[in-house]
Amino acid sequence: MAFYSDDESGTGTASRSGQLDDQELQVWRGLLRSHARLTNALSGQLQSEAGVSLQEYQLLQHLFDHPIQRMPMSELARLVLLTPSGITRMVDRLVGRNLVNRQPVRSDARVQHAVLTDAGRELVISAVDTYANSVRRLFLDKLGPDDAVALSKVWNSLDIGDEG
Amino acid sequence: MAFYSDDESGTGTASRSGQLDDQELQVWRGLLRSHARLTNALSGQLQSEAGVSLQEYQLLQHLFDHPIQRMPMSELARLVLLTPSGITRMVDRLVGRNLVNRQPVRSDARVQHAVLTDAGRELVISAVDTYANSVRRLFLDKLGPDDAVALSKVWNSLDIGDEG
DNA sequence: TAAGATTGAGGTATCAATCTTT
DNA sequence: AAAGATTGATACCTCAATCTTA
Repeated sequence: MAFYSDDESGTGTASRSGQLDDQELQVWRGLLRSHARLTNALSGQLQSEAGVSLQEYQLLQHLFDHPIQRMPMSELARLVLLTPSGITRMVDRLVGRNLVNRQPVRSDARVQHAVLTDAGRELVISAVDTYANSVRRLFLDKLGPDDAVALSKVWNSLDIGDEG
Repeated sequence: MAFYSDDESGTGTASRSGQLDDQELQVWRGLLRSHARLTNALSGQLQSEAGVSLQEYQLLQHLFDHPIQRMPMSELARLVLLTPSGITRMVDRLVGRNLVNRQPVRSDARVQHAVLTDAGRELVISAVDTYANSVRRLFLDKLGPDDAVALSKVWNSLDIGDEG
């Protein structure tokens, strides 16, 4: 499908094969550039105000948001977008700083829960406003009225094709 | 500005302060998730079909696209979104694989140009279709008719606030 | 056998310090 | 003094292999 070239339909730079054209590059490289800038800025903010990286903060916040504030390593891996070994090492670091503990699970001895410590909970509580404000100031506040909805739809359609 | 809370205007979960609400999280985490999936998939493609990572490929392509196929290290750093030392090391690796050479610049002895070798040029030529096709298949083809324009606008507004 | 988690080995990035040239 | 590039030290992540339990 999509194998008839409607190059001549009047759009000028239609380009369905070959190198990416200028507009395609803008869309694709813009994603890379914006992601890099946002995560760098945000990680710097969190590092200086709470002493954790963006990904460490996200791990802590996912634990914080969970009803019982604990979660299997494998689920954290999925949420924080790291491999299992990456999570093992991140949790190692957080345990070393007393922000998280490990706890075996009665029902399945293969599983380890990462559990938020009091200090970890306090860190999230004290950093959550910084985090929300930074995400808004650097990103969300710059979106037009319809952009948020449009972006949500885009992320969603990318997710869907992921399995198909 | 934007300091009157129109919380009561009827939107339900308006939320101009405090934690990010569900819609805000969808937009923000969607960016992180989509970026991670796209770059992982693309890097895997390039690695298996051309033996280079996504960022290495981008460095090579930026050189390829340049009129004289050479460029100062500092400019590459800007384009590939790495620090100067990151670029030094990436070029080290590419030199080791004979895809790039270093060349001093007559007009300013502080500057080194990275120059595409014949092998580097051939790599780009042979990988450019894989790259374009993958970016389209994984990303651009999944966008609706207006999404590309909307995304370009979003990236642009994020860029602008960067200096202000 | 498979799932969950960890470990060893290795790759790639950063920061801070340094060297050279401007 | 500042700019461009590099280096040493270090941090963090992944892959493949391993261990334990299901």
